[in-house]
Amino acid sequence: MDGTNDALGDLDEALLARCAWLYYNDGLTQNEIGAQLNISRIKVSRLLEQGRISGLIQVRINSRHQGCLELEETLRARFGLGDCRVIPDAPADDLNERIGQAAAQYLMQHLAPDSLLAVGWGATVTHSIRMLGHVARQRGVGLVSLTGGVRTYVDGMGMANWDRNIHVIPAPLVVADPDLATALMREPSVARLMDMALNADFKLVGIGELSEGATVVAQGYLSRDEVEPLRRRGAVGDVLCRLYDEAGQTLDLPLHRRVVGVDLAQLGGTEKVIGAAGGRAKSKAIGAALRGRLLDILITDETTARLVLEQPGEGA
Amino acid sequence: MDGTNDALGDLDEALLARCAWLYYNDGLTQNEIGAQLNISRIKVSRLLEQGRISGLIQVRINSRHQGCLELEETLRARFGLGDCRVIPDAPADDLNERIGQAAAQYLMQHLAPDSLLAVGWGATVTHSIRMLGHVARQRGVGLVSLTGGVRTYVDGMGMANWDRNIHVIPAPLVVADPDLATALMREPSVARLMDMALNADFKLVGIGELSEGATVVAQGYLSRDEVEPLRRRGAVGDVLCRLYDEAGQTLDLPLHRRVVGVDLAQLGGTEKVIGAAGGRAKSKAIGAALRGRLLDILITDETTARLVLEQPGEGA
DNA sequence: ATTTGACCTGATCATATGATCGCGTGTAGA
DNA sequence: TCTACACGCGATCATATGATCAGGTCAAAT
Repeated sequence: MDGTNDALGDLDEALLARCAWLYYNDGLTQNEIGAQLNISRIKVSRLLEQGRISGLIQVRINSRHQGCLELEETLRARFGLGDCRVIPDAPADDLNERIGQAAAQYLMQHLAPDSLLAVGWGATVTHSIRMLGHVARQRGVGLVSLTGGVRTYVDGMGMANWDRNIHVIPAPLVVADPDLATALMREPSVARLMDMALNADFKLVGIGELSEGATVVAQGYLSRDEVEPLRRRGAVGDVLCRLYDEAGQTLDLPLHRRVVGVDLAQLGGTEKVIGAAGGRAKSKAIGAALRGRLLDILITDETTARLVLEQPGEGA
Repeated sequence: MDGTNDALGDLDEALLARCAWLYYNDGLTQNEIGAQLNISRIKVSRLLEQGRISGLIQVRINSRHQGCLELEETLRARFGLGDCRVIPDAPADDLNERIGQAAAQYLMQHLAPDSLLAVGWGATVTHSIRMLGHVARQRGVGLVSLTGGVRTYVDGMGMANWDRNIHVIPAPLVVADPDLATALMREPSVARLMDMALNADFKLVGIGELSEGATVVAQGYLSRDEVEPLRRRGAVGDVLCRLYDEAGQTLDLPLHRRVVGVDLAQLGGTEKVIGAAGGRAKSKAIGAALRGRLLDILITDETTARLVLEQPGEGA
């Protein structure tokens, strides 16, 4: 994807930590730090940058105004959310990455030591996991997948941190034969993991929209031709590859019988389900997920939040 | 002391939080942020600076190498500490402030929501409290003093954050008449606070050395002439205005009967006692406090840590 | 042994940042 | 009403920082 390669050696990590301390806590310049540690200024600069992108250095804002307070409050009240984060708009950059980062920050502030985090699927979630790596390792936080098909992410991505304590459901996300899916989910090793995931301390999921450019299509779980008929049947979005309508009700589809992973009824029966998503295209899917009470906690951006609130419904 | 005046309005805090997010999380330049929020670049710069000094913006290093790992381990093992933080040396700046900051960071990572923090006395502790203000308010952390004489700090200092939930023992630290001290400590309102303090989730204390330039002298709790005789009796340091010898045993002194506050026997009977102190002059006092098992958790700096470890004893 | 290429390093330069200064405004006191 | 002072603001400039480029090293492949 983007070839960020962390996995810096133990030695470099110590050096980096020291640079970070001197720079951020003591306010020394990079020159001064270089002189003290006998490395060049430029190397200090690079170490710090690496620290920032890898999540080893984390900036935290201790304020209830962290995001956009009024929007957060409104969403919380309107949809009965347990919590909500709305990040301010920024002109540039990848929105998924920014929201992933916000989700990571949220989790960092809420994950207790030795707790367990269940994750779904998608770009936003992947970004979160990457950012969380270091702190998760430090606190002994475990990771478990809510669906199949996560393996590729874990392997491909720079997840060298977080080393052990990862439990991935050993199956694809969607299989061709419904019977195979059923059989897989009955398989004890898979069933046990799904159970673990449902009992995790937090569950982090992305929210997908339903269009011809959507991720479900790009990843090949749905063919381009299938989209339009599904939309006509009322599908507006997906969570964990389960499609739902405007009211957030899961549709009864053949596709769902081929998915390996927890379904939305199971997920909705638990607490601490975090949905992280943003973007104009996704606002309908997010609104529907909220109306269907699929989430306890929403993390999104300013523009999307406004779009969701503009939608009719709920307050009937 | 240094006239930092935070207490920025609610409006500015929202603006600051937004700047901080855009700057640190999204990597925008101050110019871009200014353009987006319709404020001048320089104002963004100033808001961010204010955020940093007030502790509203906090940089966290997610690494076990955060400080100086080997020193931390050695100290922990040698003195049976529950935990230990050793910050790297930096050429400039006020050491008390730096250690106070480290203590604040430690607490930030360990204080649960709605917990209670008991504090002693001294410059280091005061710095910590200031840095902690915002996060404490956010998490509903309460504050209680372990001794009298803290009121002046709380009032004088920029503690406008942390607004309520502060409990200060309403008495001076040292009174002239031993009987008055006894009477005060029997007074229910005082006794209750001392009890609260001893049952707090963490207790943060400074460590003082015993010399003619020491804080106890500068603050007038001990006259300059009294120092030398006390040193001859074996006094090497103080915690909460209680003097102790090289082995960390509290001395039997008239002074102690005039102090209003918990004594070291009571303190040592509890857990989660954090000692924060550093500096060449203090190394003896710190070593003695460790040998006397006065602390569970030590926060100090590299040089001081080495000096403490060079001292004989313990491994006898 | 040679080549190739990935990777790390430091030099140079454009840019971002923060220190210092002087201006205008609001305020308290005469 | 006037003066004096403190405060907030933006302009200017020195400095700190990070982007880009070019050389150097190591390792794998030929």
